[in-house]
Amino acid sequence: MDTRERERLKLKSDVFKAMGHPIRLGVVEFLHDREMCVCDIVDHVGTGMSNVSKHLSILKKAGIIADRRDGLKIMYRLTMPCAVDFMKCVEGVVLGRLDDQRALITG
Amino acid sequence: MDTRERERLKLKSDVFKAMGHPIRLGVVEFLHDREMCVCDIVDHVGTGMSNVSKHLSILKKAGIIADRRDGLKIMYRLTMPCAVDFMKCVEGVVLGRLDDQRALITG
DNA sequence: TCGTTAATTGACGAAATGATCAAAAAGAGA
DNA sequence: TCTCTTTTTGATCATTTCGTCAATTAACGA
Repeated sequence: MDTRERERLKLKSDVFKAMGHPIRLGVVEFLHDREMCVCDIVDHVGTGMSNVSKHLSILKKAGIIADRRDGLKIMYRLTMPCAVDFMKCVEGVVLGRLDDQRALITG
Repeated sequence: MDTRERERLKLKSDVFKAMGHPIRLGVVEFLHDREMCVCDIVDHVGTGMSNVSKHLSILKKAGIIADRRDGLKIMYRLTMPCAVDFMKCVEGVVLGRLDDQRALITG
């Protein structure tokens, strides 16, 4: 694994890292089919505006969402529709993990 | 977003989080079509054995890979083939991000 | 221009993560 | 049993991340 390969992996893993937080993943799901302002997102996730704003900037820097101004509001939208497809796959992984845990207990 | 929803998101985001590190993403790609022992993975990623072992345990706990013993060796395999499909989508995001950066410079 | 609304930024402390070293398991074979 | 090989685990420290507060920016209308 040379330097070039490591840089390539860094670029890609940043996308996963950005989605690797419950609030940020919640935002991605929330935006899957519509544009929303920061205030809507704050209402939805239920934490402080400044916290949400920082999570949004992480998603934006990763290229997962984009924004535009509309008067006083900033509207955010998903720029990565394929993320939603991948969720099905991730759900499968989560269910598999739960099965493993069940097996540990039931034997 | 109630407690139940937050727990659901936590379970899912853990999968992304596990892939959100260059070494771990490199392992996922390396295992995409074959089983490998820890020693092979160490050779491939080029860092210490104990470091690799800890990254493997994170991927395993997330349900992304699984292991089996074969004599002295522990063989790891991918349990999430859909991860490889999703890579294409992530590559698109990375390229989009690079375009944005280029636009910043060229104006 | 002033006040209001919407959002971002900076500073800070607590908590989590990552790399490295040494020590410990766990199986294979003499 | 003793030793070698392969891998995991524990301790430690530096770095990063996360959430909260206060301050700031930006646009709108009166």
